Amino acid sequence: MKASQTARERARAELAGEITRTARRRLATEGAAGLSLRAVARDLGMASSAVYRYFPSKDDLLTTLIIDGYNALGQAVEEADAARGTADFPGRWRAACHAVRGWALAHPHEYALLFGSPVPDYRAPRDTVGPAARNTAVLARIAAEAHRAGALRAARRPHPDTGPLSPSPVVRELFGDCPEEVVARALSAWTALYGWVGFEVFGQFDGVLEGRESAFSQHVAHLAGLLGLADGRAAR
Amino acid sequence: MKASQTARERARAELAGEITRTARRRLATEGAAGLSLRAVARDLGMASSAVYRYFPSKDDLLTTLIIDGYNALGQAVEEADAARGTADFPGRWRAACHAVRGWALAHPHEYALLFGSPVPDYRAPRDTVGPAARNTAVLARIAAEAHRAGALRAARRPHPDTGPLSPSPVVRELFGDCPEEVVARALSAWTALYGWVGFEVFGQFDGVLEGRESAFSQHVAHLAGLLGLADGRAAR
DNA sequence: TGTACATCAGTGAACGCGCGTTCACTGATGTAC
DNA sequence: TGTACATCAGTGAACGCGCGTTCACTGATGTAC
Repeated sequence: MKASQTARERARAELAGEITRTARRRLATEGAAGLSLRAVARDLGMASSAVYRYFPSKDDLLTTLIIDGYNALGQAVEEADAARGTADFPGRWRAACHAVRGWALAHPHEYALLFGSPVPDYRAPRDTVGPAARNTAVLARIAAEAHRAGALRAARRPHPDTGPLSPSPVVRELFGDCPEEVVARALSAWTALYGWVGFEVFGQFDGVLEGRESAFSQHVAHLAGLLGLADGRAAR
Repeated sequence: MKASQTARERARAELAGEITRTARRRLATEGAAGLSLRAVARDLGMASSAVYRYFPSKDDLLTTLIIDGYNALGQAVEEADAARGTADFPGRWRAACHAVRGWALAHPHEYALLFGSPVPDYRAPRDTVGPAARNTAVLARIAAEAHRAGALRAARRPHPDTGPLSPSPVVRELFGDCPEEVVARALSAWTALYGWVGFEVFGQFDGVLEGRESAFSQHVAHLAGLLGLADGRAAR
């Protein structure tokens, strides 16, 4: 019968979800290094070999966690962006940046998995690149749309004489007809955003800087200025 | 006899050095996760227990590697800075940034150890903070000296209304009497520099951006602009 | 509705591996008289 | 210079641990007639 088939399938999907959920919880508490199939199975009260009915290897489980992580981050950033008026580019930029930081601080170990030191002997399969691009695409879109709306000063600045950029076709497409200077500055702001967040999550600020929330707001304002987004804060 | 005592001591110091050198080589090839006392002992052709005559635990060996790493990076940045004329602030900034990137790309696993995901269950002892500050101190010094020389536009920009910074006393001392805006912008540029380098070392640019050398130069120019350093490149 | 068979989830034992750390020991190197 | 003793580097076996993965198995669930 069709219904009973789907019943079994549903049970299967549910347990698969339970496994990834348990793995994610372990990841959150122990970090990527403490994540093992045996530990996950133990948490679920099942034999470690049973997990192999659902994931052919540990790397596949890891891939699932990575994809889920990118999607969660991407969704958070997309929602923060969408909550602002389309034409409020400084507000969108601020919201997106704070969404990245907020998600990272709420999920430090997941952030480390996505943006920290590469996991040894792990090669990310193709399936990760789509979700991985989501959060970045939001930032790129804000810059590109601001440019198209004439709200960016960046394009008017002289291009430095360091040679042309070579972004991938995917990146080029994100930015459409934006001049290279806009792409370059967006790239700078992008890395600068994650540089701050990474430092904060990985503890580089410990004993160096307190009051990070407001310091981050200043950072974001600086980056808006770098992009050429007039946001009424750090604009000259 | 005094001479023979020092002979034994010298042999001891030499083997200790051999151990850290071997460990660093393993770190370079296998990464921090592949670093084990047993592997190091194996590489040296000695019993794993013998290593304990030199390092009371694996963490102590790791601490030595971390301190050495910070010192190597710090020295590279200091030398790059010192090679420029004291008053050539844009040149010093550029040199320091490229030194950070160059060292990181030459020692990716060591960079990961210093700036990547924290090693689980490892607590850095006090001895690391001095060496850890060296590379950052150079960047701070460039900004502070440029300010004192009147070569920074940053100080004249209006301060955003996000609340005051709370840098640690060490940081305050590095910047002397610089206004808060200078400190804030230096902080932004600092994190932005390492954000780029981290992305490059950890592979976030793979399939996204080629020609990274010149793209990085543009990034550095953008950051100089953010700092308010007129460098004749990205200045408006 | 009932029976024979196929599918498949989950078990438990095992393989083989590498790890950090301890400990009683053997020799060689250095010290005191 | 020679001897008795102390120091200390290095050994090898062992403890106890956790890991990823495989495999033959037991039952339960679903399927075909």
